[in-house]
Amino acid sequence: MPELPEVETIVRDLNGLISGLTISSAEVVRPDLIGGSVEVFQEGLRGRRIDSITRRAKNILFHVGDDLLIVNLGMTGRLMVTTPDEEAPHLGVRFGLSDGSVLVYRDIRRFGRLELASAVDWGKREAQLGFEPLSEEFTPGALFELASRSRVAVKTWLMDQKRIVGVGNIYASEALFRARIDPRRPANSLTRPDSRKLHAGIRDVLSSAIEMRGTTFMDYRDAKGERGGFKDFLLVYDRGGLPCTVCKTPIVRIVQGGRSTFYCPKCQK
DNA sequence: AACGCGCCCTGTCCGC
DNA sequence: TGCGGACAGGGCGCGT
Repeated sequence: MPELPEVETIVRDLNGLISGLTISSAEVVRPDLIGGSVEVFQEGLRGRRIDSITRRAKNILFHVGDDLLIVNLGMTGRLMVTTPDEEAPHLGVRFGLSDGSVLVYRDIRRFGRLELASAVDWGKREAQLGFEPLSEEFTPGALFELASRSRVAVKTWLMDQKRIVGVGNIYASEALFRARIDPRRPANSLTRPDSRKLHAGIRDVLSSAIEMRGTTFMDYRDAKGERGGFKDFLLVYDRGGLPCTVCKTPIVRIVQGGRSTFYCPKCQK
């Protein structure tokens, strides 16, 4: 469900809403959502102050002293600030906060994960993650070097979090359309000009989507329960059979690695 | 090591 | 109306 723009939107909201508050209680309703011991999770979070909330890849990081509460939303996870009496279908975890508000984690499919980890443990996992696509270190040259080492189809390659993080199924198709690159091409077939275009395509689509507070199809909501507005700006995703916005050729849907890919057969080479 | 696949789970939609 | 199958924004663990 949520890719970088959706997670970034939630993180920015949460910082304004609850950073500086203390967690008065952590109640796990669905134990299968918790990485590690549920006991340790609940006890370890009680009384901890939320110093700040940041994002790394598609993970939401609550900094509580030297530890981190790591939340990955999976496909249908939602993290929202509500009031104690508000209904919360598919409730997974409920955090009571020091100002009387409640932070709820809800998840229909329960592919999400919440975990309390030490900074050291998180550091080890963090090292396995690739470039933040909006960071200074992520350059067209870096993209070219990485791509040259893989023969996987470039669309599937883009979604691998070990190389570049934050790009999921929607924005992979969208970035490749903006770069005019055929999603079926092996990653190592990209030329330096291709890499430059793809680098720009990734950055453009992610930053535009952040400005619109993400893409909502069904389940995604921000920390206040609001929908994202980028769906109306998607150029290929979920537009199979509809005319390409550039050349009117019908957009094609294919399956790669078990996931839908959308592209324009005329514009993308 | 890199890669492809199945699987985790619930809900919705579409065709018969 | 009811039912079976396909599909949905992610990520892990398996076998090759």
